[in-house]
Amino acid sequence: MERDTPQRRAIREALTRAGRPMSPAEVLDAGKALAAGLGIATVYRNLKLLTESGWLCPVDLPGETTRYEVSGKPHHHHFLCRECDRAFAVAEHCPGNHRFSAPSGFRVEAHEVVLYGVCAACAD
Amino acid sequence: MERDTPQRRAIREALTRAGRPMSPAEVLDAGKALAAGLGIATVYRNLKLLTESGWLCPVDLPGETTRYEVSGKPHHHHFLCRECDRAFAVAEHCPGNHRFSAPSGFRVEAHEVVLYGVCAACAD
DNA sequence: AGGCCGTCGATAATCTATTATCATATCCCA
DNA sequence: TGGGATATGATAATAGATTATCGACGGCCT
Repeated sequence: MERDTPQRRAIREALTRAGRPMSPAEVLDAGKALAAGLGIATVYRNLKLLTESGWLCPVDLPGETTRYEVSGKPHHHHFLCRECDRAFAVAEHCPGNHRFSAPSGFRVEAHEVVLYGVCAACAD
Repeated sequence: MERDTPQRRAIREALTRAGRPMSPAEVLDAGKALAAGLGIATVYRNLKLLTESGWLCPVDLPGETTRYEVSGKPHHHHFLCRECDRAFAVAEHCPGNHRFSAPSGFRVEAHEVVLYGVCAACAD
């Protein structure tokens, strides 16, 4: 059975507070503030468990290591800041699945949009 | 100075014929048919050289190793077949850069669209 | 044709991300 | 509260992709 540990709680809390996709290293950093001594192995273990349980969702961006975000959000895309390398969820203005077409014979089943630029915190 | 070798010719020919982004392993396979004994190190060396010279363009797709495609194409996106794991260039119907918006304070400078599905060859 | 030096192939080395190991600590039910 | 199954942290091991090494080969200028 699954236990309630300070480490697991810290990892969930870190991801919830951030409200954006985080890499294992980011989770470790943020989690350390909530559970001293937190180790990277524990982070990976719990990211895996939480993903399998459906609480987390993996987010792959081109050329980036897999990030994780809390599940349950409606359809959205992601924004990657070129300055701080943080990813953000972007819900606004999705052109919609049907707007993307491919050559005849190709069946489009899903799409992914990644925006690149500078986030609000880095833009000043 | 840069020499004209059968291997280098084979690698360029393979990428040109394919007309789609290829991974180093794919280039190796296709290149072997054009230059017997072609080695993976040579493929990496030439992909690097051809990229630096501008003849090739790296294509990163989420969770995939970097692919390379011949430069010079107009703005386009990519399609990844879930069956054969091949990538294709898709020029049709780009919603346009301005159609993607982000939260206030975020500056969008570029975007990437990846379509997932089944390609024509796998769809029968 | 000669010879320099870029290039090749095989493979060892490297690098980064992730997982396995294992002794120790601790959560939680009885 | 006792105790066993589960979790943790440090670190070794693994995995996959890419780069470095090195002796041999061979384009290409003279």
